Order: sequence, then C-alpha cells, then structure tokens
Amino acid sequence: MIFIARQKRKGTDVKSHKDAYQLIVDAIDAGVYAPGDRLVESELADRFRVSRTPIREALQRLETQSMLTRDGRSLIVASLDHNQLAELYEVRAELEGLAAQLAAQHATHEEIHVLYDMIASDRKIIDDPNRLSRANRRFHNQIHLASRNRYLIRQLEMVHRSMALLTSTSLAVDGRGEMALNEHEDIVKAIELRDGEAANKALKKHLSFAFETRLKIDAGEV
Amino acid sequence: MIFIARQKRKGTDVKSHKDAYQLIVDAIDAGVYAPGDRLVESELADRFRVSRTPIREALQRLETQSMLTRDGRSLIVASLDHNQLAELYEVRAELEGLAAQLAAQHATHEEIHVLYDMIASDRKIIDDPNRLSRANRRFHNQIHLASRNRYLIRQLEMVHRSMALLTSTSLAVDGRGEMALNEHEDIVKAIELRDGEAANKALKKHLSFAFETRLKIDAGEV
DNA sequence: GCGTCTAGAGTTGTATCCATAATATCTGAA
DNA sequence: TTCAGATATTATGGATACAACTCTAGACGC
Repeated sequence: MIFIARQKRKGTDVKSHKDAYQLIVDAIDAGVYAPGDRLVESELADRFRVSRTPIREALQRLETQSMLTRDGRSLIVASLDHNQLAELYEVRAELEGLAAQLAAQHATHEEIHVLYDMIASDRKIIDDPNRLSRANRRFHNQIHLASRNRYLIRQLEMVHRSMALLTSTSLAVDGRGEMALNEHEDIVKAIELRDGEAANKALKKHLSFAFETRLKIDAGEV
Repeated sequence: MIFIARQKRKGTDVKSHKDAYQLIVDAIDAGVYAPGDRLVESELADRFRVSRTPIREALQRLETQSMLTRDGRSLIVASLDHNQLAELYEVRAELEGLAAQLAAQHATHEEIHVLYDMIASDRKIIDDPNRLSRANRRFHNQIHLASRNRYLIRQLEMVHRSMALLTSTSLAVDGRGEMALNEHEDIVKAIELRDGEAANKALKKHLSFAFETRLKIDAGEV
C-alpha cells in the first residue's frame, strides 16, 4: 500500500514539476540553448509537451538561481562575462575553502577513504576530459557533504549551477588533469590530518590554478 | 522618452510579479505567518486580491530560497533549529568577511564617508531596537555593495532573507546596540585603512558576538 | 527621404477551470 | 470506547482562455 503510494508519488513528481525544471536544465547543459539565447515559454511548452504553467514555474526557479536573467520582459540564458567569472570564482573559492575546512573537522574515516578512492579511480580516466570533469564535480561534492553544513551545501550547489553555464572544462588543457588530481590529493591529506586551515588553503590554491587555466583558455592561449 | 519608458517599465515590474513575492515576504516579516505555519495558496490569493497563479510562482521562488519548505505536499514557513542557525552563521560570517575584505579594496571615499555617517546617525536611535535593526541591515548592505562583487551581493541577500525568519533582533539586548556600533566602527576603520584582512576579521568578530547574543536569547538567559 | 504614428503580431502576465491526491470526518462494528 | 473504512471536502498541479504590453513593420505626412 505504502509502496504503491510512493510509486505513484514518484510518478507524479517526475512527471510534474521537477520535470520541467530538470528538462530545461538538461537542455541548457546539452547546448540546445546557449548563453544569451532567449527562452520563449510557449516554445518550451511545445518542446516538452506540457502547458506553460510548469514551464513558468521552472523558469522562475532558474531565474532565482541566476541561471537565467531578464532582458526586458523576457528571460535569456545567463552568460558570464569576464568580470562575472572573476566574481564567481572569488565567492566560490571562499565557500569551497570553508567547506574543506569544515570537512577537516567533520569528515568520517569512511568519507576520507572514499575521497582517496575517488582520486585513485580518477587517475584512470585522466585522458578523458569530460568524464574527468564529471568525476571532479563528484569529488568536490563529496567534500561539500563532509562539511556537515546544509546551508553551505545549498550555496555551493548554486555556485556550481552557475558554473554549468561555462561550456568548456579547464581539465581539457594538457597536463591540467594530472595537476588537478595532485591538488586533490593535497586537499584530502590536509583533511585526513584534521588540519582545517591547510585544507582551506589547499582548496583555494586548487581553485586559483583552475581559474588561471580558464583565463588562459578564454584568452585563446591554449 | 526614455524616461517615460522606464516609468512604464517600473510600473509593470512593481505591479506584476515582484509584487506577490514581496507581499508574502513582507507578511512573513510582519509576523503574519510564523515559522511552521502552513501557507495555503487560495488563502494568500484572497488576502492579496490576486489569483493563485502569481502566488504559486512567488511560493516556488521562496521555496528555492529555502524561506519555505515542503511538508508533504504543502508549503510551510521554514524555521531554523539550533543546528541550522549555527550553520547559517558559519556561512554568513565567511561571506560577510569576504565582503568586508573586498570593500577594503574597492570602497570609494564617498562610500566610506557614508558608512561613518550611518554609524553616527545610528547612535541617535540606539534605544529603539527595531529601528536600529533596520539601520543595521542597511549598514551591512552598504558594505556588501562596496565589495563590487555581484555574486557575493546576491548570495548575501539570500542569507539575509533566511535570517528574516528569526523573529527577534539581538540588538534588543541591553548594551548590545552600543557594542555593535563600536564594532561597526572598527570595521569601517579597517576599510578606510585599506586593510582587507583586518576588515575581514573585524566583521567576523562582529558576527561572532551577534551569534553569541542570539544564543543567549534562545537559551532564555536574557 | 526621413521621421513619426498607428496597427498588428507575438509574448508575457493573470484568472479560472478541471483533475487528482490527501486529509479529515463520520459512521458502523467489534 | 476505539478503530477501521468509506466518503466528502479541500488543496495542489496542470491546462487553457483572456488581457495587457511591447516591439516591429508599414504607411502617411512633413
């Protein structure tokens, strides 16, 4: 009985309102809508075979998360100019640094073990930038969770959602993958030693390198 | 012409969608709906004389900002338990500290002057906790703006919105107002000296005291 | 030929309707 | 008296209809 109810519930949820949201996010991720593109409600409604109501709700959610911005009356996919990118990295470094620091305090042995395992298995896909990028996200997410701070986790989710607007991954640059994994190792070591400050610094340094790499990409150097 | 257009624009914005959202936020601020209360769409629609559609959109926005949480199918005003409060302050201290640090780098002389002016005029309302609380918010907001980081400003807006769920103000405690203004002065001095690190520390310390005060309030000590 | 005004198309915002799911109440039986 | 089941009421989610506003294109006047 309960089982049936939950099945049904899940069914409606997927079909109903989380869906439109996720469908739009996926479409943006897949590059169907690029930064700067205008999102027309009726078009999205047609594409996803739902009415405008759930679409509107999804769009509003995305707007509050600054994945979309208003251009006059209509909504466009947000794009990050140079300044915004710098601002985003500044906030991200601070929040991720805090997460690492807290993780050093709260991570269980099992969590630390999982982090080491992740690095080990990531070394095997070091030549596949896309898979490595997803693995990188899981790694950082694991640290967020270890912080035991739900607010922080939420805020970092938002930051990463904004980062999703960036098409390329800095891990595609030659040698960056290897470097990033070594930096990951430094971070986990600091967490294992329960040295919050070192973990904070290590993560900030890691993001600093990542930001530098991205700047080089944008400058067309690579 | 441009002027007229902007007037019209402003008119629609205010009348249309920001409205329901702001009305609900105000109602929560005013204590019409307390944490834990259930928000019924049709009731809100009646109260604000609009249809359920804008209400629904506003509620979704508020949910994504975690001012509301789901209880089964319906939405209730979020409440902060002890742990959540601690988590919130942890994140807030980090972000506000960053804002102060950046403000030390970017604030113009005029902005610094305004901050000093604010402290001076706040001393005149030191015995009116409610007015002082609003003034306090303006002060912090001014520092956020001086950081010149729009992402940070947005994130801090969210944090403060969550703080709005706390009914009482820690500034009502005897002597806390005086103390807080002195701490404000320390912060602005550090900003004036362009000492980012000192500004960061001063703001973190300020929030640390505020948090302590709140804990005492919640513990019923005051 | 250029500028302005008007008309129309398209898009967003609001209201209402309908269906489904959840909850509460009432009744009957143990 | 209490528990269980059924029914009725109520709230939410989705669809559609309607209104208001904006932007563009075309025509007319200067």
